[in-house]
Amino acid sequence: MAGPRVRFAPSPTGYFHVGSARSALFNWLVARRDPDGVFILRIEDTDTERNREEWVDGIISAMNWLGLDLDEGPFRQSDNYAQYAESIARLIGGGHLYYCDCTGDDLAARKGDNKTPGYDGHCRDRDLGHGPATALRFKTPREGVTTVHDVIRGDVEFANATIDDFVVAKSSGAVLYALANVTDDRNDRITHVIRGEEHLSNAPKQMMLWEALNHVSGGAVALPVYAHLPLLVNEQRKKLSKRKDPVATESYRDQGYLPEAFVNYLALLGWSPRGDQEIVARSTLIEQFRLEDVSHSPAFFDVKKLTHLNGEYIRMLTPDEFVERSAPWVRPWSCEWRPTDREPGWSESQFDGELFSKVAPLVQERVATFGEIAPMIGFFFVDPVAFDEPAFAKSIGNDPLGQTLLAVAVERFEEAEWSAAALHEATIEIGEALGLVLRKAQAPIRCAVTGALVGPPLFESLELLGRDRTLQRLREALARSSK
RNA sequence: GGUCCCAUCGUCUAGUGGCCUAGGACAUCACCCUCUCAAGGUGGAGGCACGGGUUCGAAUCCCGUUGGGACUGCCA
Repeated sequence: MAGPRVRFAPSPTGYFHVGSARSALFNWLVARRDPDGVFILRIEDTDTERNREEWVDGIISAMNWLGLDLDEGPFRQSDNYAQYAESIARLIGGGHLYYCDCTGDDLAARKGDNKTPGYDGHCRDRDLGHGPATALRFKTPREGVTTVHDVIRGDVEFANATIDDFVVAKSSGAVLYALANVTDDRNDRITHVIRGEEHLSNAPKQMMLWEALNHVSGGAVALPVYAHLPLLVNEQRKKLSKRKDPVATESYRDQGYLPEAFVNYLALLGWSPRGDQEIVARSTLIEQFRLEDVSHSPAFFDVKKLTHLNGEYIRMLTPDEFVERSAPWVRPWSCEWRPTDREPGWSESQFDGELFSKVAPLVQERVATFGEIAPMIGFFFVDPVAFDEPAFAKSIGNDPLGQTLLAVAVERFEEAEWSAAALHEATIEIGEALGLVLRKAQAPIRCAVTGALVGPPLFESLELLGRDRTLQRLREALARSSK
């Protein structure tokens, strides 16, 4: 028994959409679940107006990032024009196609108040030949019903009378999506067409074309089974839009989401693993995923939940893995790949790898994405420290108490044993002497040394920063305060 | 307008006629922990759109209503 042959067929007209990523994943899962499954990538680049080569690279690198490996391809439709020409020739021979010279204006004029959508069949029986401005239309059956067998939704019926004679090749000669897609699916012996729900209404047309192709090609190729995935929507419950919504998979990679977390989250959109555990390994996904279990209703792409999940994955990393994997955001100069438009805020000469390894465990449990690391630990590498002004004003400002506290801290820290525990103790005592609880006493010190009121644990940070740099910053803050 | 799809907490979902007093996760609230911020722990609030059937019994099946969405291109 041969395994399923599935394909992911994106068009390179923009960033890699998260909805596309999910389609790719679900296809991949179906292929991987069966030892004989085959996953194919086909770039649908017949629209030469809108395609750009960089988007093709984007698709491939994003899939690579997600770990969706290919069994065949990537194929490109732009390499298959001969096949499409053959499809067209055969379909013409079989009487399935006709030439049409109607312009958009013609159609609009004829339509008038008539609400009936689609092409009116004006040229269907005019028996036009090929001309300078003739498109090729498919002659759809006027009667009967086409039933789309959808694994997720069950049988969906379309009355053939409601399907108009759609264009298969432009007057320029360029083939269109419907024909190219079906020709390739049929030639590639695709068994499962898994894609977004927006394609459901294309399915009957494609089935008609497939059958027509069978009719004129001698050998019949079994129709594929369809699976239309629920749409990914935004808060307004509209299909995720390239213009308005954060849909670029690349941007999630740049922000420092882990591919395994991203894949896990994507899998949760329209599907769920058995049991109560949502964090599941890729192997579990492969094991449990079934198209039949995919839900029917649209899913909101919830960045908050994605982020939470990513935090969980980050915390599951070993400290070494954390250091290694965060490298593009921490020391991009040493990395082959680095996020675009994201600088850590320090230079190679300022950065101290050994220090970072020690600091890393302090931030690993406090960040949800790698992009959050740098702002949190910049004070370890950059002198003088960059102050968050409101924080400075609030904790130190011109307050005599704050100034006294810093002054005492300088004295105590000059003598203190330089360990987190000892500094902790010393700060408690400093606070007590001034009638301050630790919570209050640590704030000016934290601000003086780190520039902010929130950050990694203070005393561990001081220990790692070292006595000299700590004292220097306390003095600088003092000077700054009395100005 | 036409065709088609969809409908369980705010969100993602579990649920396939009795195990449902509807379970989990995110978000949210409270408390605990605590040097800040997180993380973690405990607890709370919160849902079967509505109306009819079918059935001893319905979140689950059927019909209708309402609501949302997709498509309706010589784009994919």
